[in-house]
Amino acid sequence: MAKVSFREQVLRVREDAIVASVNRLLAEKGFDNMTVDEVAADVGIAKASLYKHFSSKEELAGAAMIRVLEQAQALMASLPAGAPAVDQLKAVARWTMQVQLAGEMPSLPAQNSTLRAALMANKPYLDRLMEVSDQLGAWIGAAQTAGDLNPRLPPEVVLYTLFARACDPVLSLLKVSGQHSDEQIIEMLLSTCFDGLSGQTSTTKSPS
Amino acid sequence: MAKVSFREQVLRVREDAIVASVNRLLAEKGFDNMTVDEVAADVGIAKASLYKHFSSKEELAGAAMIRVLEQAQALMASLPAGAPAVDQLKAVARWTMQVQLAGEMPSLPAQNSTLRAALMANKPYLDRLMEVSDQLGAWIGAAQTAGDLNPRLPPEVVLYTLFARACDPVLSLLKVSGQHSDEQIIEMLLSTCFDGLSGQTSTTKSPS
DNA sequence: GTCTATAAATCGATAGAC
DNA sequence: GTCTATCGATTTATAGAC
Repeated sequence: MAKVSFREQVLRVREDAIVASVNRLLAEKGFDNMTVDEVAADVGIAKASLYKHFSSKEELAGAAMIRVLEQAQALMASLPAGAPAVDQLKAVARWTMQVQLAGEMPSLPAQNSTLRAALMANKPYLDRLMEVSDQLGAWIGAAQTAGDLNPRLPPEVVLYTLFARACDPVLSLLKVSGQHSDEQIIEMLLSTCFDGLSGQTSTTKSPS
Repeated sequence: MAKVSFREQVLRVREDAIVASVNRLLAEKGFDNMTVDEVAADVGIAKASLYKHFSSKEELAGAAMIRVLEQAQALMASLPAGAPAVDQLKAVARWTMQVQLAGEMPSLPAQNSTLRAALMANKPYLDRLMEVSDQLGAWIGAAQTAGDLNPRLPPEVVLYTLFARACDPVLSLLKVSGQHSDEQIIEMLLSTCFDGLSGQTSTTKSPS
């Protein structure tokens, strides 16, 4: 029998609530404009109590990133194993856009150096990031071999592009314009991502 | 004879130096992590003197955005008028990527509400933004009519996508990886932007 | 572990002399 | 207009009682 006591489970539930709040606030305001006071108020505890669970604001962001990476891993594991690799990649891209439209994709500024340093020293985060990258990398290679992805593109470029589409500002711009449904937005951006603005090849329709 | 005195010209040169510093610092650290103290130190004047020229940090950012929009207008005006519209769009996209790789593309977080409010009240900025959007919109429509851009995409989506590629994090990710030259990075991202990750249509090579 | 209260540092913006 | 000096507000993080 495991040593997971009742008290530890309560602790775990509370920390999950904290990370969920951080995740939502990061998506809404970004790392720089999110304050620890807001997080504490949103969870409903005192700020000093928050710091008993997480030792810094950067660690809060790291925990939120670990959360989404684990959700991504769960999604990837749930995909049908036999499908073409390019379809797996599209499914992941679609999921990241859904998360973003739902206001649950944490956005971390690439320019904040203290945050970057903290994340690069966060081993649990780096481990998840590596695992997700490896799985995506395998699919990218397979899709290029199958001729479904441009084989002249370095896999690195494809990987970075997919990550970048998970926080593409185009999504929120189109959402606030209010002229398209969430599903329409996602399908259009999937089309521009895989088939480009020129769009000679179609993912959903045959040329007829 | 104009009333532009020597003193006004000195003032203008100094403000140009301020905006150039702001532009570089915005590209390097982003709006939230750029401090007015840094700007003053970079220009070599006291912070109080800076505030005699620009009344707030948001106005500094607006001036930097006006600067790049005017540079974009100058580039667009210099393009050969007879070329296909899609080539004009690619030329603009290429230029924005060059600016970004040169570390001179200011990056403004979309989530900072006070900054957004200030920009939306900044008429000179909005005017330039509208002019640039109109010129790009005309080219987008022409390229769609010519069959060089996917006609099923709303022009709005194409416009937003082009703006977003001007601050695409993929560029800096690839640059720090150090495996490709600036020219290679730009050509690859132009390819993924217009032809997609699938890349069945080629902009630079015939299928052969 | 949770709280109140506060330390310590940063930053945008201004006062006032020259 | 430029400077030095400082205000006032915000924010990360901690001290110490319970």
